[in-house]
Amino acid sequence: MEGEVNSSSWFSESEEDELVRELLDDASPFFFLPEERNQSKAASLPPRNEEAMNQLISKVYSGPTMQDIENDLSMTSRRDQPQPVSQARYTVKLKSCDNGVAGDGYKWRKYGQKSIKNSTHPRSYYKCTNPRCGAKKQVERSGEDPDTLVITYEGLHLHFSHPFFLSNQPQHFDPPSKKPKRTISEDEFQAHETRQPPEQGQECSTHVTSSGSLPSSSTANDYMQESDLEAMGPRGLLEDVVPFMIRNPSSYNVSSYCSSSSHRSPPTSPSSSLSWSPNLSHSCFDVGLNTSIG
DNA sequence: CGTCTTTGACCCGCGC
DNA sequence: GCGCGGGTCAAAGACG
Repeated sequence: MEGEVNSSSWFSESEEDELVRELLDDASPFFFLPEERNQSKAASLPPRNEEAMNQLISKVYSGPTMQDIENDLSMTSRRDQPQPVSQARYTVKLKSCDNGVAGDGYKWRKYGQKSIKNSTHPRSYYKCTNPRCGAKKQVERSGEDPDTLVITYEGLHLHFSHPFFLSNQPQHFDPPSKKPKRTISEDEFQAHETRQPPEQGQECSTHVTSSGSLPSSSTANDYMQESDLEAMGPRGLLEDVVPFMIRNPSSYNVSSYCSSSSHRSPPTSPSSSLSWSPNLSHSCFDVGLNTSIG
C-alpha cells in the first residue's frame, strides 16, 4: 500500500489523545508562557487570557464543542477501553451544492464509493490528505432531500483555524516545535497546505439545514470582513493555533470576531468553507455531534 | 508523467 | 456457518 495517511503518522493515538487533553485543560502547563510557567506551575491562566482563549476557541471551531469533547473524554476515561477523541463523529448537512462534494477548504482524497441499501444515492468516502490529519468524511445525499448533502466527519479535522486567527497577522507562522514521526518534505507539506480544492472556488448557494444538536451559528459576515476572508486559506491544525494564541494573547482582537461571547461562530472545519463565501448572506450550519465515538 | 478519481474486489463485523 | 452490508484497497483510466 502506498504511504497510508493516518493519525499515527503524526501522533500515536495515545499522544494524540494526550494532546487533545492538553488542549482542553485550561490549567495545563503545556501552553503556558515560559514566564507563567516559572511563576506558578499550578496556577491557571490569568482571567483575561483564559476568557479570551475560551472565546477564541469557541469562535474558530464549530465542530464538537470543547464541552462536548470533554464529555466524551470524561465518558471514555471511565471506560475500560477509552477511545481516542479523534474518532468522534459529527455530521454536517449542506444544501444545494452543485459539485456534490462539500468543500471545507481542505483537500480530500476519495478512496471509495458504495451504493447504500435503501438509498438511491451512493455514499462517497474521503480521507483528508493532510499527513498530519487522519480525518475522514463520508458524503451522501439525504434521502429526504436530495439537495441536501449529509457529511459525516470522523476524527478531528481541525484545519482552517489558524489563518483565521492570523488574518490580522503576517502570513508567516511559527509552528510548534513538533516534528512528525514520519518525515515529509517541507515542499510536500507546503504544497498540500496551500492547495485549494477544486470545489473551493465554486459558488454554490449553500444553505445549511438546521437540525443539529449544536446551536446554529450566525452568518459568517457577522464575524468576518472581506479582507479576512481573502486572507483565509487552509492552513494549520487547532493544535498549532492554540499554543500560538496563548503565546500571543494580545495579538488578537477578540471583539472583532466575536459579536457575542455566548454563541458559536463562524464555521471552520469541519464546516464548509462554502459557507464562508462573502456572497452568502445566510449560512446556518447544522453540525450535529454524534458522540458515539468510534 | 504525476496526481487524482473511479470502481470492482476484498475484508470484516454482525445478525440470523 | 452463511449471507448481507458497510468500509477499504488498489489497479486502471482520466486529466492537467
